Amino acid sequence: MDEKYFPEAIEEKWQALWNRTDAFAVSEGDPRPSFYALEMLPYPSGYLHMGHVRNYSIGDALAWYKRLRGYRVLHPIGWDSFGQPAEQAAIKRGVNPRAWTEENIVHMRGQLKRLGLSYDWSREIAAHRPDYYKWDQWFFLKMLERGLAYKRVSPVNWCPKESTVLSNEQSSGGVCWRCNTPVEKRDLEQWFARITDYADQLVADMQEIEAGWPEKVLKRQRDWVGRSEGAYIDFAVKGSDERIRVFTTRIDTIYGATALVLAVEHPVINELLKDSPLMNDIQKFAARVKTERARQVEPGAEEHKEGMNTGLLAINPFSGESIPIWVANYVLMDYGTGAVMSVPAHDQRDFEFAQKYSLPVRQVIAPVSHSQEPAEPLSTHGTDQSGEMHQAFADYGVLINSGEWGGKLSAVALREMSKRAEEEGFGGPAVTYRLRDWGISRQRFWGAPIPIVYCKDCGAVPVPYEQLPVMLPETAEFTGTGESPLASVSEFVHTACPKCAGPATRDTDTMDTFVDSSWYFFRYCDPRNDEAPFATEIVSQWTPVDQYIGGDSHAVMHLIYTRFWTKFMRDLGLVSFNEPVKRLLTQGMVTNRVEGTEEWKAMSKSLGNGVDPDEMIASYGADATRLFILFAAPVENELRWSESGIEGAVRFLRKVYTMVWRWQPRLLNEKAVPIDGEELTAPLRQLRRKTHQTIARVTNDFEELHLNTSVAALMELFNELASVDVVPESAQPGEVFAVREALESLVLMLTPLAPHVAEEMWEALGHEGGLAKTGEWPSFNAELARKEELEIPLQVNGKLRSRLIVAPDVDEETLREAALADEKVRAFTEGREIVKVIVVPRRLVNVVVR
RNA sequence: GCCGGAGUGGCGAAAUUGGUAUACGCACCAGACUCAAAAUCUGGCGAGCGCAAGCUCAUGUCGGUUCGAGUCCGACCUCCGGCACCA
Repeated sequence: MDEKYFPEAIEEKWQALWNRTDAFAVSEGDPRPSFYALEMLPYPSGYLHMGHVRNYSIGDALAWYKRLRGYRVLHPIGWDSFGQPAEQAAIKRGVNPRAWTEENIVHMRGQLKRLGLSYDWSREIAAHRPDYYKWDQWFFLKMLERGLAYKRVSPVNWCPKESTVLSNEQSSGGVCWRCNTPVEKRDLEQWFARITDYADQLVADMQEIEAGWPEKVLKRQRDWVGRSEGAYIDFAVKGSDERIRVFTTRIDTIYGATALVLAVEHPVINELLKDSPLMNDIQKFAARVKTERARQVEPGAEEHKEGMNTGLLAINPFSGESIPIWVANYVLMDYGTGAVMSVPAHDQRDFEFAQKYSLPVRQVIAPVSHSQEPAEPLSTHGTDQSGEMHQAFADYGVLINSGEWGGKLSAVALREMSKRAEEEGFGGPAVTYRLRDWGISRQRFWGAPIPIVYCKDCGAVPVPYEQLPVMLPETAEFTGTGESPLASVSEFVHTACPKCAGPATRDTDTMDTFVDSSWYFFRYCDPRNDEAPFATEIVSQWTPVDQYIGGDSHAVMHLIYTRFWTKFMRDLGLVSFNEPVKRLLTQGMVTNRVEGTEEWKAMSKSLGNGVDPDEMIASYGADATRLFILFAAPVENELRWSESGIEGAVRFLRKVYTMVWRWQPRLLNEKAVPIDGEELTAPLRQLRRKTHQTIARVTNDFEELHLNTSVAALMELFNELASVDVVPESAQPGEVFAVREALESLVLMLTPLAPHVAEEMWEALGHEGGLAKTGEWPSFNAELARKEELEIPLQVNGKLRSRLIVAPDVDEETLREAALADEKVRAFTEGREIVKVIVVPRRLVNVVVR
């Protein structure tokens, strides 16, 4: 051990040792209880950023903590190495995506190692390697077998900047998840994964993970799935055998329906109007609506409602009334049934539409007063003084103008009217979802090829399992036109039909990279398996993941796909649980001021506000960088980067290091002799107390991942230690004992936060074998942690007036008497009536006077 | 518009869940060491009044519950996120 703290030398030394000894490798044979600590795997963009550093520092602290607590900890890392940036680099700079990716991985692996993260590197995986994407293809074929993968033409989200298709999740908010470009709609034939089959489970199974997942993530997923209970109702079309089914959540308002409105794509239009003179106009209208939808629309842009009367009439099955059938732009084909009953009085959209086209507005729900007063007049709920409605009344209430249903409450009518529809055979209760199927085809080179072959005789033929993987060619022509570059690689495209051996062509699309990341953490458990994606008996020893850590930007992308994928794998018999992740932590962003503005934004190259982790490591060391990033804010908060704070972390480590150095000769030369507490002076008894209190506090903080307060607690312990007036040269044996206990506990608890310097100090204190293999988390003695005396605040009328030092076991009555006898208290109670005295044992006394 | 989350010193933040508000750190101020500076160490650091002991006021605002509220309840203000014609 050097006299001075040189992080560079210490970190190099221990990283080399960890590497050489595979210090963090784990195996299934290990009899200790298992713990799976997982962080979201990085995309190999080329450079680690501070967001990664934060993510991995949190995960590493947890992994170390659990390891020291006696768990066999699976803590793996890999690369989400398929995806857009590699291909953009190919288009822009003509580089080979594979070479580019591999180089980036080499560089970033070096950065991770310089941070000293405790990964089991033998399990490293990369999505772009054939031994990985083979299993993406395998899963695709399994989905196909089970009817969970299918192909269809549909309007898809298209990012014009990246020339690529996006899933609904990737274009949430109407913009591309990568580049924020507003998305367009395009008709394209592509493969879908039937995530909607699992919509119900994605909501219902949330109760299994409620305790461990942040509510905001669950809420976003719940909203995204958009489960909605209501009813189907079939409206007969007058003069035809056709019936048009609508979905409504407000069947109680059906007597107020004054039109039936169809989406422009609704198939019944062609059926019913093929001979109508209006058909031409309606087709033109439909085409215009579609173009408008395809146009880039800024989110929040004003929507205008437009429609056309078809001249047809529909019959309301409840009232028997005939109402006009319209087509309109505000009805969407891909939600519900693509047809709605329009109830202007009780739905704002219908109201606006009715206003524009002068459709009748008929009120059928009256507000219910909560008092005994008669129902409130509607004027407070949507009409002005003239009785004219100016907005819809969308609340529940009591039915009026609704035939035999009049007088019933909405809640009752909703139930009974659905039931009636079912009995009469024109509908019934129904549940719909906002969630749509997951479009997984991408017109991209740098992804897992979709294992399908098209034969003019046999149609779309799945590639047989034994022919997997369908290998990605070395390279292709990157034009950036939007067509898959694979289509230009003729030796890839042309193949033999697996069924008839005739000439055939391959599907030239690749899979969304979110397929790769949906199951990668199962592969870590069994990373070299070439028979299957993983062996169930191995995976079951580690999964579900105990703690997953990553940003919340994936709340409705990765985190919903991986839940779906797990359920699919469960149905395949590969795993035996519903949910892949027990506890999820969404850590806050690391932001930095954008040059020349007041804005704090996530660090990024394009904004020029990035901070290079390598520079931080070079200036302050990996330990200080990690310690600072964990100390600066609670893990889930945004962390506004400031370089000045990191100096504090270095100072702290240096002080601890120097203290170890000063005590080292004395501690090495003397055996640890347990001593009786009575032999110690008060300050040293206080030091032991602080040591044990700190162990209790820090242990609890680690369990809750309150890492910032655990650092604060360690600093307090150090301050206590530094304030003890004992020098190594002249310390008595009892004093050496108390100092040793404090110092060793401090070093052990510092290990997850600053592992290199902790190892160095541990070794200096005479321990062999290294913390990585032999370290044990300190345990605390509640007896020693208990205070010898308590400071009891004394209040008069709830205001602090004095303090009292008492023994911890003092009884209530003594406390009460002592409080009342206190001079300062008496100054406030003198001459006043004491109404009562509140005594909270060990806490406080409050004297209430009048 | 709808749905979430959050407002505590100059700053990042603590507060055992209703019991001494501001722990820990950063920044700042003063002192020691130094020819000097850096580093380091010591002390100070919510606001107001006071020579002082101390008093008063402070956790976005206003009310409420309670012996006691940063914490619970009600209304409002501000900021940040999410969704956006979903029937």
